[in-house]
Amino acid sequence: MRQRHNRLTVVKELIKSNRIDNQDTLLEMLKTEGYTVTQATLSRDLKMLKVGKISDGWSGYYYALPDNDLISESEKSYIQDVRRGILSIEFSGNFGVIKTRPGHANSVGIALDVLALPEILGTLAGDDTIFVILREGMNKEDLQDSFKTRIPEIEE
Amino acid sequence: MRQRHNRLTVVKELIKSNRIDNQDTLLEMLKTEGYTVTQATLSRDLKMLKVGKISDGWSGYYYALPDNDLISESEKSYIQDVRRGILSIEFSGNFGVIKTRPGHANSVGIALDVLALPEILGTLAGDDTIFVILREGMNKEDLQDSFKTRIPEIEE
DNA sequence: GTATATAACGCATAAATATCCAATTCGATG
DNA sequence: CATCGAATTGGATATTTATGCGTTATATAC
Repeated sequence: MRQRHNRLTVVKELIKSNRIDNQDTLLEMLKTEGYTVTQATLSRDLKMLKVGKISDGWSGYYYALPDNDLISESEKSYIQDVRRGILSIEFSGNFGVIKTRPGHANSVGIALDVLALPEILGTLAGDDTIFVILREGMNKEDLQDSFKTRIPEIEE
Repeated sequence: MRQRHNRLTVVKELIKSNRIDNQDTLLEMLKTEGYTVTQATLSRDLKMLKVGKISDGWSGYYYALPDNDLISESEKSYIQDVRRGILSIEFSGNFGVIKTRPGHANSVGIALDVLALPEILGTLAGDDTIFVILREGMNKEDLQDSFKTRIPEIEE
């Protein structure tokens, strides 16, 4: 019986990456993913996930996750950018220098901007190097803490 | 008969300033505003306004205007660009040629790109002429329909 | 183990929404 | 003025979504 939680995750994923406009088609997709339930259950799932149905701008409507969910999802992708690109961070005073894999400085820089870490005043990205200017009153340790919580699984 | 436009404005206003979660209550409110229509008509109105139904975060769902109703202000200015510049459209197969007032092709082309009509695959603007490539499966009539709804008060 | 509570679910059905079709009106054109 | 076409609407109905209720599995307490 206890398959609800997993199913919810799958439903969320399906909604995020497909244009779905009714529960029956979603039901089908769920079936191919191995979850066979009824429309009644799915209706309850959607309510639980706070899924909305919004206009595509011209012809019809489709399901969409609430804004908060989307933001945190896109945030995940930025975190991935950081993980993928970053090589090291070193500090000098209230400046930091991040080394990245060649060509990755830009995507990492953008990701850091988007994540809006409170310790960072601004960034300047070249090709494989990013300048980080710390905000007044912040230091190396503050930023490293922030990194550890916001971008797990990175060692410096 | 011609009360649609006014009614749409009222519907929009009602949705913006109330928490409404089904068409029947909206129907009631409309009646007190002096518009007596059926649910069928209201359903069409909502689709036309691109109204969505989204979660309130806990218990239920309510109607909401699309986000880009905010953007629609800037959109209005693009629509103005089109109105100001366009002279004629003619088609040949799945290509269209738009003639504009001299020097206006660019602003009209940009506007068309921003408006993102689903029928248009791409545009190429000169000085007073724009090439329009229709998307596969779309035709002259589709685009003209879209024009009529998105950019009212233009005759071809 | 047995009784009791609860969560998760399906079935049937209610409620809500969308659409097909025909009727009416308004405008343009001959 | 007659006619044609497009727009708008209502009535009936189809489609889509939500929910009341009973059932079963799982957990908790005795």
